[in-house]
Amino acid sequence: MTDLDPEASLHGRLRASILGLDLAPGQRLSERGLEPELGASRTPIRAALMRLESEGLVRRDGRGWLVAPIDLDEIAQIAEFRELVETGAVRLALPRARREDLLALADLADSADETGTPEHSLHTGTSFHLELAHLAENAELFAALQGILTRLFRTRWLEVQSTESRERVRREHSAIAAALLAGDADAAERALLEHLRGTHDRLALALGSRRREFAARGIPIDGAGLASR
Amino acid sequence: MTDLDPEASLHGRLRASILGLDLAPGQRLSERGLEPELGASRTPIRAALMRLESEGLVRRDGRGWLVAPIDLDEIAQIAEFRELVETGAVRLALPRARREDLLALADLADSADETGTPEHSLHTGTSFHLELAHLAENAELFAALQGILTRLFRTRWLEVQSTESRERVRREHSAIAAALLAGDADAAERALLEHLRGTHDRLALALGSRRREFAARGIPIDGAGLASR
DNA sequence: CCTCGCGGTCTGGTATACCAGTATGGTATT
DNA sequence: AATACCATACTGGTATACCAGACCGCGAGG
Repeated sequence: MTDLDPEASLHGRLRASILGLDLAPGQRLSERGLEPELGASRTPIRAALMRLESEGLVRRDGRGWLVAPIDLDEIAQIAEFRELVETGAVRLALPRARREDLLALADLADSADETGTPEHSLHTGTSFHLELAHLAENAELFAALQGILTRLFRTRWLEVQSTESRERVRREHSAIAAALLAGDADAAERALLEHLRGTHDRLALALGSRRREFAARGIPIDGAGLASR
Repeated sequence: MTDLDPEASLHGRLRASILGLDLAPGQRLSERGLEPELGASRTPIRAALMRLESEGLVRRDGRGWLVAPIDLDEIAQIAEFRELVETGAVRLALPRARREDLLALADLADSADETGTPEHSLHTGTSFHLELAHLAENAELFAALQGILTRLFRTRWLEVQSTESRERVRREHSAIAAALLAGDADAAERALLEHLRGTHDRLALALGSRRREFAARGIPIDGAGLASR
């Protein structure tokens, strides 16, 4: 998100490896071990790790680093915080956004074609939420949502695996945009919450029940995961 | 906040220098220039700067580093985002907090003695808001507020300069705690918003009008600062 | 056979030397 | 006197060598 070409910087490459699950959640990383793979020396690798740490994608583990584990309890907390941030975005955006901005947002929501790839759907969905936050014209809120979406990225791909869920997301995004266009803040907030909660509940359910399957693929999933509210 | 003794780590020392305005906002920093003052080599200094960058206390300026300037527009945005976060904290904390936790919070609010030092009042106030956020039992929300308060720290000291404002803050904190104890979420949210908005408006007014005075002390203040909402 | 201890090999942390790009100031030339 | 150019002294970026502490395994002794 910072670099146009993810291959450009060490940080971008490591980030892509983590978000793409090429580096398994919970896996330990060593600065020297990454040297040959990244073709760089420890100094820039350390810088990249520190930056990824501040993004929540990597953690310090006593002596050593580890790819941020996927923890259902943590995801539930992030999702809860996200509700706060995004409903705030809706309330702030409505009086501030120009009609043409809202129309563009609606176009963006509709542009998520269910025939597209999961990656495309994920990207469009991310853009929709970020664009909505952008309309709130508050840089802090925008940055907060950006961080949230980054940290949820590795699990969000699950929700766009089936064409049905992609279509459902598209429909819910459109409903949010439509309520905003109608100037109905309450309806927009309701539609948003329905979207976020439904998405999160399905996600938590899928992650929790398929824990063994993921573990077999080298992706441990921590936390209790009784995540519905 | 990270280290018990701010003098312990390079990061803590630099942080204290910035928050204490020993390093003027907007001042350029060079890694090598900090070496003699901090008695360390570039590597750990760079690490500290990168960490401070992620906290928003330091910025990159092309080639080079900059102590984060004080910008009224930015402060207004942070304050707006803070309203979102803290009202969310109130709504989440109320059903989750035990009565004894709320009593402790009320004690904390009342413990801000107007005869104390400004530093003590500032510290108590910080603790009050953080403790309130803690009761929401959401680590993301807590971390967000922690970052917000850090970034507002350099200007928040203004609001505790006079004994009247210290007393006002104490009273408003007590009112928030009382509403929480009464289980009245709406009243608590109203009291909180009144507190935050009043504080911010007085702050923006003071900062805006005394811009020249601060400039004479080497503290430039950017932004338009028509900050009331 | 079990246990205690020591040594090798990891880890990140630090200091430092070198690189390349840039901004600046002084000087020489017109 | 003004301007253009070049030398120099910065900047952060990188690679690397060395340090101290921790962990693990192996071997010796009980």
